[in-house]
Amino acid sequence: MAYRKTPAEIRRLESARDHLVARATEVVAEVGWAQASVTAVADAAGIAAGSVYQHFPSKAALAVEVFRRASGHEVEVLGEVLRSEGDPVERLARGVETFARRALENRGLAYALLAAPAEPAVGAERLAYRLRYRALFAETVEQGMAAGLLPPQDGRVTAAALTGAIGEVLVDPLGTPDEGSTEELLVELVAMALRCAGAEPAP
Amino acid sequence: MAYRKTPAEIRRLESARDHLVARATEVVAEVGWAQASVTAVADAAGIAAGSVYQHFPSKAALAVEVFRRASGHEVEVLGEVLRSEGDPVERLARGVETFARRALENRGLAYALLAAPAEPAVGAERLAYRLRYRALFAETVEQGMAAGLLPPQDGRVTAAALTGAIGEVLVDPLGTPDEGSTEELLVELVAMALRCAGAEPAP
DNA sequence: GGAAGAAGTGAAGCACCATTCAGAGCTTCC
DNA sequence: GGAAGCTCTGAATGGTGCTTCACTTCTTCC
Repeated sequence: MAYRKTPAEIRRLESARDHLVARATEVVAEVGWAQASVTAVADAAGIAAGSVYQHFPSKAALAVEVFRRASGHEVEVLGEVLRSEGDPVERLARGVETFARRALENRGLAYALLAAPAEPAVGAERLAYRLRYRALFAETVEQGMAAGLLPPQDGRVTAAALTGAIGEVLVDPLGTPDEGSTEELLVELVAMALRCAGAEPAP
Repeated sequence: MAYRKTPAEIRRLESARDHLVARATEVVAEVGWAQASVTAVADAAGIAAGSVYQHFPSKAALAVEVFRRASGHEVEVLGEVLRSEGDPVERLARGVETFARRALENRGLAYALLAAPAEPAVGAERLAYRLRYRALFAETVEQGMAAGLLPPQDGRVTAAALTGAIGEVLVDPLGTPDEGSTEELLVELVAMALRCAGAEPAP
């Protein structure tokens, strides 16, 4: 036994991996999955192409990790907002707004996560995460019905619709990515989501 | 001049091309864009791989033709229903139901057209067709507002939401493709769409 | 210092497909 | 019949990009 990883060395490797994932995420957000070749990603991270395979068994595994890290964070944030205090309708409004605002702040990443063409492994992951978004929305809609704030409906259908609707509006927000109109878009989006769930319009 | 295409020959070539597009559409609906290689498509059409290039300059051109033919038909049908007689809310309801019913009848094709990973050329085409769906819905929503049947809103946001919502619900209709629940799903979907546009609930 | 062993390199290997092309087989029309 | 010109074929070609691997560089520990 003449070599054993020292704690510092382990940390160095972990941070190298994190760095790789972070840079890969940037590349994907900028140029999309299709253009994010192993070479391009390795270059961005400042390592050789072969070194990627020190951290991941395949390109697909790296892609999945990139997707999971980014999407996992979004699910977490959405879950927190939807489960915070306030009545279900208020929480739904805040959830939609938060989700949309975050997506608009990093449009490239949002597009990559929600809609951009991707390899099958990422596609499968995307489906799984969309189901998690749906489940969160469905839960809140059900609570709204239980509280008598929303009319009878299939919460799962409404939740799927909200997920799809938000994605569609964000992915191509009315053609021009006009900076000034972001706030208006958010207002319209939240209003649409509340109507979609059947909330009473504000007096 | 010792050879000139006879009308019958021209017809034969055209029908060979149609046949190729039709079979390619089936292949895409069954296995998706990624698996629809030139060889697979040519095999399905009963011709050699090289013969595909008698009809199309590239695989991408064939893919685009497949997409256009299928989507064009859907846009046409949706447009007809949305512009038929009746008040805007009724037409919206019929439009959503028709669109959804047709998609559910050929789920594989619907998935390919609406959501499946595809090469860039098809992706661009998809975006264009989604914008056409949106435009049709937006037009009807505007009419509903003008008629005082729908509350003030940005019709383009609502239209985008409807397109996304329907796509999302159809692409993964609540996990299980349960045959029996199709009608219920359609009812829920139409109800959701009407709420989304802000139509008064039926008394 | 030096042996043992890991991480890092990047050019070569390899698989996968779209695309080409030289030749075979048809169709047209004199 | 036969020349001219087309369609069709399918194996060979070529490009792209993931993955491997022999080698170099770095780290650990006696």
